[in-house]
Amino acid sequence: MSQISITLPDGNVRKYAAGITGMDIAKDISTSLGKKAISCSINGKHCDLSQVIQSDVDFAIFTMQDDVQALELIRHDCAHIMARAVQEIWPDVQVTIGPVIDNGWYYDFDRKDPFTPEDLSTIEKKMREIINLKDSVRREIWDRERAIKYYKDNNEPYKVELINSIPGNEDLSMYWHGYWQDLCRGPHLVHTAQIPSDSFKLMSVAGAYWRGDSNNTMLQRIYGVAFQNKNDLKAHLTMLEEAALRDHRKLGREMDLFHMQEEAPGQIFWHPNGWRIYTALQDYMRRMQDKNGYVEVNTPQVVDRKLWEASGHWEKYQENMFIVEVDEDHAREKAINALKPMNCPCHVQIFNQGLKSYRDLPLRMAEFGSCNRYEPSGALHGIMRVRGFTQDDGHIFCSEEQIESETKIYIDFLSNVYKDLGFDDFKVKFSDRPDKRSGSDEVWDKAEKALLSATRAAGIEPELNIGEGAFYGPKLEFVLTDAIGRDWQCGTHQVDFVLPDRLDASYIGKDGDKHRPVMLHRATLGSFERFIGILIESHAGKLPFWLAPRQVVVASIVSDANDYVIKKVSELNNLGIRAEADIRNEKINYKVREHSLGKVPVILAVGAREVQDNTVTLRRLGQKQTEVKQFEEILSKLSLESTPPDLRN
RNA sequence: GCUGCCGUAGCUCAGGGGUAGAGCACUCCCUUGGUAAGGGAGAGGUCGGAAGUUCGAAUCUUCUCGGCAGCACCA
Repeated sequence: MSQISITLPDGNVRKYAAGITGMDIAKDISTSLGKKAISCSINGKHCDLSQVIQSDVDFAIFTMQDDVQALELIRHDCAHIMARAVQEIWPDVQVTIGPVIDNGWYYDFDRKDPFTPEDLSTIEKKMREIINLKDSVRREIWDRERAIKYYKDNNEPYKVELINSIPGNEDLSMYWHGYWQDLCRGPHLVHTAQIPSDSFKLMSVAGAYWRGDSNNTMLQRIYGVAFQNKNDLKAHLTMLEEAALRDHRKLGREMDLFHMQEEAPGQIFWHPNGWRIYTALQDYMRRMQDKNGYVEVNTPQVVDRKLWEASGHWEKYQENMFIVEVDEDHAREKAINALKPMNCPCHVQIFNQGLKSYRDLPLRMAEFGSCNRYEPSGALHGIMRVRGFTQDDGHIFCSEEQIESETKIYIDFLSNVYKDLGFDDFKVKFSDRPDKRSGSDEVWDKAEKALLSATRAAGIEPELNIGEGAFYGPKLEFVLTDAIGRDWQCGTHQVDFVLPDRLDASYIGKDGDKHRPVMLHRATLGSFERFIGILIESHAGKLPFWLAPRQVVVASIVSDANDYVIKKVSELNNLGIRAEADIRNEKINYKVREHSLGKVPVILAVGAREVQDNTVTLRRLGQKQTEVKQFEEILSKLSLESTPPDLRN
């Protein structure tokens, strides 16, 4: 038998007979390592310890101390154990897939009756029993026919379908957890008891379509979370509880920012406090766009179907549009209009007024465009996903040669805005052609290439998002995260060769001929509504001073100070500071508590002494200590703080 | 849109086939009090909506609207 060299991470080389397994090596290194080992790496690939090694390799052993590998295995094995538990309790349930996800795993089942919360505890209990059996995990390679026959015999049609969709004639790996087995790539733990039985929890059940396709059966998905130890699980659950406190829907109510009601699902009633945030943000964006060479426009809400037919929206986007039929007495036919779901076709109409020259390009056109989209009911989510919203929309009409420089300029612009708003880090995704699209493949090739290379030129390597582009062009998505880690697309930048063509936009080039401009669709915040939702959650309601709806409350301690309070509030207001008086007949403790809960960043308390000395006692949100200051000093200080970031210095 | 769960006073929530209950908020009175709830009194829901079962429904059934989680869809 031939000798092979096993190179360990520290550079040591050990010689073994070919055909040795990872576990053999672990045990050979030390008995304790043999016990602690959970998996290994063979030439950088994460493998089972049972993996047989036939040639020289780089090799490493993983234990529970290796976070990345340990968590992956724990979660993956949990998925299998859960599926086994479910089938032990309900033998007629069919299993499908069960991957590892952030913090845990899920497994999709086909079962007639819904899983109840009580079922989840039953399953958890059964899982612990299985873990305690300390069943070893075994890997077997099966050929396709055997696997298909096995699953057919066991009445598992989903698995058969899965196998049939695995390309090529590659062999399939089967993993056995005791007597129970599942088709799986692996790797897995050595035995079930390596899962810490007190560090996982089944979280929820929800419907999920088989293979993610809404034409397919809806399965039942059980989500679980799992960690290396009890404390990590506890920390995760605590984090979730704290995240719930930052939910913009909860804070929106508590801070009296907005409300929504049945009569207008997916639309927002902005209260005075919320509208202050909105307008402060809009004022900021308007200044930023002005400074960056945009011209601001405004376009109609209700537009005849003819324009939507021309733009392609009628064909590709109709199910998302609010259709308005107008049946006027004298009209020969019913007029069919739609509320605009996007601003782009209207912007082209403005571009098309009068002849444009290459000298007019790039033309950066912006609109705080109010849009309405009939979003599926299940998609609505607080103010983050609504049916009526306003985009900080813009379209850059330019030549093909200008795509790259305009993209670069825009990415810089967006980065500055995000930075000003406290988001230094954001994800960038590149979405290419969707199935449902306008324009030829040739045009799409050109658009995708242009956008991607421009993005790279701006120093960004985006994540790829296959098939997620808009129907008229590929897009760059700038993604921010909410309190519980859900991703939301906010900014976007899209290259479009299709719409200018469909709507016959043109400019006269240097050569005197007509040319098609390219349109770059771009939105920075995305929608004010969604962005404000993200802002609220990321700050837990404690918005930066310049965005806080109520920046200052001046509160009297004794009623003799009321006149002074009112006078000071008006002096603050005169400097543009959003200040309110609280001269209610309540104790200062009560007022402090209430305005603290209301997330007011500064409370100025005024009693007899302050009136006497023309001072105020300042208390900042979240701080216990107070400081007595001359009012003039406070005035200039707060005036500075209330200055938006683009107006400082 | 799909699956599941939920819908009781402004808010958070209890109750549950015989015509609703708590805390906070609100109103009034007393209190003028120094930095996260001072005290007292009072008013306020017909239980998301519709239909049905029943002598009787907020409580059971069906439909419908809305919300939540996930899926699908997407700023």
